This record gives sequence, C-alpha cells and structure tokens, in this order.
Amino acid sequence: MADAHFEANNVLDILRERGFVQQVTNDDRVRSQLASGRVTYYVGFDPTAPSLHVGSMVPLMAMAHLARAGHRPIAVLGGGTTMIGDPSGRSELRQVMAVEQIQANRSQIEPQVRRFLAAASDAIVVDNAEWLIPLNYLEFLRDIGRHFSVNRMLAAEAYKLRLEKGLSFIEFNYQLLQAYDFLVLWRRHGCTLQMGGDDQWGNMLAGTDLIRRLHQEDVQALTFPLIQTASGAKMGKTAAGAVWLAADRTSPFDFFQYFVNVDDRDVGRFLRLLTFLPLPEIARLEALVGAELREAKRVLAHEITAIVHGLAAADAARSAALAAFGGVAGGDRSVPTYSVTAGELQGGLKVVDLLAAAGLAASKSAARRLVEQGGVKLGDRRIASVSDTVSVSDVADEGTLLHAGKKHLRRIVRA
RNA sequence: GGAGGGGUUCCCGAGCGGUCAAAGGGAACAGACUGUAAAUCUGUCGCCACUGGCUUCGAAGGUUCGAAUCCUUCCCCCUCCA
Repeated sequence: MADAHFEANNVLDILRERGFVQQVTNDDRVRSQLASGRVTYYVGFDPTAPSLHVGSMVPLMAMAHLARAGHRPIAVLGGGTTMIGDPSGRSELRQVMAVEQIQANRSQIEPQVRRFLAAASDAIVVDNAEWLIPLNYLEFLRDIGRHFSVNRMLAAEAYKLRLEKGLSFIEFNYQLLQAYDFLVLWRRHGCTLQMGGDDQWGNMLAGTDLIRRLHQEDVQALTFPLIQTASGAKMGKTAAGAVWLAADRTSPFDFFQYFVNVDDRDVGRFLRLLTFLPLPEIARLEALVGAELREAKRVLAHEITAIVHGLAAADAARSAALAAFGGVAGGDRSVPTYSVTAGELQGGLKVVDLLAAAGLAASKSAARRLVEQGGVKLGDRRIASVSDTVSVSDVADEGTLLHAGKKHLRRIVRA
C-alpha cells in the first residue's frame, strides 16, 4: 500500500517537527494517506484585503511543504464565503464587503498564493464563488443543511464569544458553506485533506462530517497553531498596521526589518515555520546567544524576504539594512526613498512637514512630538527644534537618511 | 412587539451639567540602558497653530451662559418576556 517515495519522507513528520501541527482529525490516517501516494489537499484564503499579510505565511508554507513532497495543492480563494464573513473567533459582526471589492482583492492575492505552490506543476487555484453563487437556497437547505445540527454548532468553541455578543444568521451559515467547499473539492478533485488555522477547526470538522454522512468517506483535517509573538501580540502587527506580502504595501526593506526586529524568543519558531532551512541549521542559529542572535535574525529576515519577494530583493534589503544601521552615510539604494524638489528646499522645508510627507509620522503633530523627544536625525544632524528646516545643502547627491527613532528611516533624495 | 441595560479617543474601561481632549489599564511611539532583543525607568500618545484655535464621546435635533453628561427622534448591540 505504501509508496516508497512518499513513505520515506512523510510530510506529516516534517510539519510536526517544524511546529505546524496543532490538531489533526486522525493522525494515523493522515500519515498513511500521505505515505501511500499523492494526496490532494486544500487551504482556503478569504480575500478580505488586497494583499495577504504575514499571518498567512504559516498556511502558505505548509502548503509549500506538501507541494515539495509531491502532493497536489488546491488553494481556495473564498470569493463566495467572503460575501458572508467568518464569525469564528471574532467578537464583532464582520463588515459586509462589496462583491467588486472581493473580486479585485482575489485577483491581487492569487499570484501571492501561487508563489508558494510553485513546486507542484498541477496546483489548482479556485474561487469558491464559482460554486457558491449558483447555489439554490432550497436545494442547499434540503441536501446540505439537513446534515447540520444547530445544537452542536452552538456548542462550538468558535461561537462562544458570539453567543454573548450576537451572531447573525448570515454568519451562522459560514460553516455550512466551508463544509460544502470541502465536499465540492472532494467530488471534483478527490481532495481528502483540508488544512487551516486553528480557528477554522470547527468549520473544517463540519466538512469532514458532511463528506462522511453523504459518502461514507473518511477525509481529514489538520490545523496550524495561531501564531502570536512572544509578547502576546498577533504576529505581523506594527504601528503602521499589518506587515503585508505585497511590496507596494510593505516594502521589502520594511518587511526585512520586521523580522530583524523580532523578539529573541521567537527566532527559532519563526525559522522553523517561515523558512525552508534544514532543522540542524536552525538548531545552530537558534543556539546563538546574546548579540550573536542578531545573526540568526538576519538569516531569518533574509530567508523570508527571499521567499516572498525573491532573492534579489532580499539581498538588497539586507545590504540596505546593513548600510543604514551600520552608519553608511547615504544609506543604500534599497532604503525606501522620498523625493523633495529643489523648490521645496529653496523655500525652507520644515523637518516636521517632511516627516509627515515621507510617511515617517502619522501627522504633523506626531512629527512634532518625535522632534521634541529627540528622535529625529537628518544625516548626522540631530533635529533640535520643531521649527528646523531642511535646505539644499542638507540633502547629499546620493541621498541623506532621515531617521525617525532608531528603526524607522527614509532616504531623502532630490527630485 | 413588550420590559430593562448599553453604545466614550487603537482596544478594555471610568466619567454622568462647567475644573473633560476626557481617569486608569493595555497596545503603540520616543528617550535612557542594550544587542536594530527582552526587562526596567522616563516621557508621549485627536488635529492644526511657537501656552491659542479647531474637531471628538452611535446619528440628528433641542434645553442651557455652558453637554460626553439633561430632553426628543432615529440607528445599532445585549438580557429577559413574546
């Protein structure tokens, strides 16, 4: 029964060693399934924004590991389910999104997802709107809805919060739709494994149950731990908002910097989850202590940036960071730039205005505070007063770094 | 549909006619210390203007010299009843 190739390096072991596994419906089943041949598996992504953010990296990496092991991935972009909104683990009613917005988001996200499926030549990317939109309500209730127990759904952990705060009927249907997705994928593509974040556990089980009831078929589900940083925050949240995978929302440089700045305690875990580095190598990096650990963080940042933005961008971000934080005057080309015109400089551009315009401060008031707190530096010059201005001589030909605090900077160049 | 409770600045949560841009905590940001880490300490944390102005407390009106605080209507949420 077992296929030698798949048997020899069971991906389940890889996932487990790297910390991807939170819950599995049936460990032995998943293991033997993955050992006996190609498995078609799926993960869903809801296009609620024009880009995925680093929070989606865990499922994407898991998909990539399976693809590398020779299994067949299906990425479901939830154009249909997003019209409903998943209430799992949420405390508030999700805002209903415009269909056009969802479709626009979907087309932006698709290439981001595909990047992780490259190892499988026959990877499938589908939008569940394709089968959800044509659904006939009465037929759906009769054929699918009958298999769901409201009592059991209400008892689910995922709805606890919402039972106190309020759960609308539309959201209550989300689980049925996700279960139906699994059924469709099983019927069409023989998909027998669904993976997803642990908050999806209930929805995923609904799918395996549905397939068992309708077809007496034993399909599986596996969840990933929800990643929090050591300080308890959701991974990928910063002052500027989420850390996005799209380069035009989070520059490769800032993306790189996010990972250089992670908490010491997160380094090993992130290396295992978010890079493909072999475990012995990770063990070595993770064992570094004190300031040495920064080297591990640089490796982490470089690896992830390479996966998301490509090797060239990762190299550029790394050298830019070294230059910027190593004291190279004009910084490196890859530090995000902001151009000022000669006219603005002639007129005596206020540093406070520049900070706000370059995106280093949320408002002029915020910029003013930064200056007052002594956090602003233009080149080597510490800005001492909120009324300081930038003149032509302050901006070198190769650009001058404007620092807002220790970690945020822009390269100011003349237009 | 009925009765009661509630919607406050990013989050939680005080305030219940002036002293409120609004306590406290969290998050975040800056400075010090460090290792572009953590912990700790200090400061900041609506917007604009060099101690003044403007816009905020679900929405719209109203009472008042003056409202987040009182009244009216509306929207939304929760609990119990139907």
